[in-house]
Amino acid sequence: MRKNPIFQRETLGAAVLQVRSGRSTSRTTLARALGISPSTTGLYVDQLIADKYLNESGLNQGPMGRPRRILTTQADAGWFAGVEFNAQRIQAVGVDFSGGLKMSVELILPAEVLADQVIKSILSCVARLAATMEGPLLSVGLGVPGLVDAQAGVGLSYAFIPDWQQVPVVEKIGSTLNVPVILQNNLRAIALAERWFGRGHELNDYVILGPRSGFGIAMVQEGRLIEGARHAAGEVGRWPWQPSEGAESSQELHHALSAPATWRRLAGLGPRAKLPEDLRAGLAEVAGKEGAEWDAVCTDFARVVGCLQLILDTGVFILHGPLTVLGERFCHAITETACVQMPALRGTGLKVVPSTLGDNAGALGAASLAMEAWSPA
Amino acid sequence: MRKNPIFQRETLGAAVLQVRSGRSTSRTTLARALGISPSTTGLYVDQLIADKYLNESGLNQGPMGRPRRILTTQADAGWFAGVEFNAQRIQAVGVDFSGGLKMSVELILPAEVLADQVIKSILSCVARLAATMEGPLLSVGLGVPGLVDAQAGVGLSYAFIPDWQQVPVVEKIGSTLNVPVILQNNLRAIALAERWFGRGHELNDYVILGPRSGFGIAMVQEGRLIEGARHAAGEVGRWPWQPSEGAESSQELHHALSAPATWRRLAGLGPRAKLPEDLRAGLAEVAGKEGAEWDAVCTDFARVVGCLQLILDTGVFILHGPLTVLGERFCHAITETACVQMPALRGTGLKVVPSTLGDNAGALGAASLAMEAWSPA
DNA sequence: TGGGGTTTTTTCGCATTCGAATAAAAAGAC
DNA sequence: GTCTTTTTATTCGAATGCGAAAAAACCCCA
Repeated sequence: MRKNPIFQRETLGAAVLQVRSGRSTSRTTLARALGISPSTTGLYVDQLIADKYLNESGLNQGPMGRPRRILTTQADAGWFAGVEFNAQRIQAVGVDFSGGLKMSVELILPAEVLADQVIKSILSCVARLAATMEGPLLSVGLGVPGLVDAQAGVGLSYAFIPDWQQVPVVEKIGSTLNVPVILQNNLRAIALAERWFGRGHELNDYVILGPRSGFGIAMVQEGRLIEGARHAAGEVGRWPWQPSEGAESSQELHHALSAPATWRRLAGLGPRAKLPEDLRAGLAEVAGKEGAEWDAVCTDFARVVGCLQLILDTGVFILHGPLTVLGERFCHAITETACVQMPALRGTGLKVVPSTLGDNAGALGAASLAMEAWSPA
Repeated sequence: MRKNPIFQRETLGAAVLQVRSGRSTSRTTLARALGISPSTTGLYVDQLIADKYLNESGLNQGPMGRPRRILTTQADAGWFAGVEFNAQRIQAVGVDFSGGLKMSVELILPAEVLADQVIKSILSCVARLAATMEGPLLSVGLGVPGLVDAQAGVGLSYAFIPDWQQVPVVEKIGSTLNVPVILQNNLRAIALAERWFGRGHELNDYVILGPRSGFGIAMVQEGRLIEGARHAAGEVGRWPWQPSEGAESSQELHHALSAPATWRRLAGLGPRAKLPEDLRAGLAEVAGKEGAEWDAVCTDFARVVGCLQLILDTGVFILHGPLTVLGERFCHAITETACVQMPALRGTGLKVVPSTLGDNAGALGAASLAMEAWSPA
């Protein structure tokens, strides 16, 4: 072996990612995935094993030939924090080095919370995780609502926290915790969660549908998030929109298709009807409905999805947020309606599916950010 | 100097691209752009100069310090062919090694042409170019209509040439010419043309609007073309659409906004009105119009552009095709109307501009493909 | 039980690439 | 003019990463 080889941090990080994701389980497959030679890969793996980031866990016999020496990540090598918030609450998760979800924390924010308070609360959430998680904290991912400059590490704006303007989040959090902090818009973080914890496993192209208080989407093309020149890609909610039922005055899409609006429409209530305590529960009640309201809502969703499919050609749309309680039936209805209404969609493999991740998808996505950004010291 | 260094072809190619585009003009800037060390860059440049691909053309004195030794591409090192076609005609251009347009050729195809005939005609166009261009042909780029699998080098389908199905174009052309052949959808090729020959110079994010016989778009995000999982991204023309004037039955977008449809609407004629011999001339006549028809057309375009801006957040939309004769005024009207009708667009930097490239944009784009793909033997 | 076949892993020499220092080239200060 | 400052280019030793070949590990089949 070489005496004191100095390795490229990025390559070490990429190797760990490959192993953690399960895409590469042996030195040879890892070499192919990373695009470096088998000999070099061997050295890198040796180093990572020596540093207790990876270990060998048995053999994997292929149909023939020498069996692969299975590489796995060492779960106790440290942990990642993933934090997501909006104006109501903070959600945080602790994930071990193998990518296993170990702990989950929620914190309700007071009404009319301000930016500084949010930052403090985030730190206290991470501290709560740290009390239980074993090993050192390796990095923190943050899913931030509103406009985010991921590269600069700055939260640009968010409608529901008035002074959330140009907040240097990475600096504020990072200087306290002394670990790398990675920022991303929370919906785009969810897209990463889907890749690590959900259905996006084998997918390189998909769209996250995020109808919540508004309606945003996150797009993944060839494995990369689409951010937009000004970090504002995916603002479908602001499309002009005329709901398919009744020729009301035209408005913006989120007035018709946000989670609350969808509930009101499905429940047959007016646009000012009071929301139930628990929106998910309310939605669950109307999930089995049929009739004109149901059809109208499906038609509207189908129109959005169809239009997106025609532009982006991604094929898979993953529904997130409260509306997932409407279940497969809802998603299936959208897919069907879209193909009926827009013949051009036939044969495009269009498919809408509900996410299998729960309410903490955003936090999981943030943890994914942390994992993807980490590389050994 | 080292005796016989073996260089990476890709890196050599990337270096030439940098120099040709004018983004890197000296060894040091080139080193930064390529992400390799200055010393290695020096060796690469020496090699490229020795092989007559680059040369040094004088000095460039910065505000201080040793002046840069300006690197330029050797125009006569060879040439690239760019070919684009549709069911009506083939356009081909010859571009020298410095990216200068040297020659242009057009060939009208007979009605109801078949795939084999097209391939033959493409070869004859290239032969015509070869007769005049100096130096060896280095590679050929092809802008193909319809669905294209760029990686596989196969034309998948095209509505207006019946037997254009699964045509292994790269194989057919490449085996005859014995140079690399690169395929791409013709509208996406135009996006590259814009980068090399037009307004896309400094842009990393933009959208090409291509209203012709249909309505397609090509998208560039962070310098990369968006292809879609099934090579079908950008099919905006198949959006369901209700033109803003008159509540006609709803139809698809290209029925309202293709180049012919736009002319008919601007000229105040019905959807079956006979087209003029020369559509561009016809459009030029109505370019100065005002009134309800003009406003309606602008509103429709504004709706499309606005929706696209909200999803993609690219900022710049470049109008291509016959409608460019409507000029700045048309584009400006679209921009204005969009911002008025969709308040969310304020501050997004939305801008629609007509392309400065002419009718051979597609062929130029194909030549760009050829240039981008080339690397020394 | 031993040999051929197949795939993974490691060994080992070589050379491409890097880093740091050095040289080169010019502007501006004095 | 000479010296400092600044930026670019080159030199040169060191070492990271590669390729080819060897070794290892396992299957199958006589």
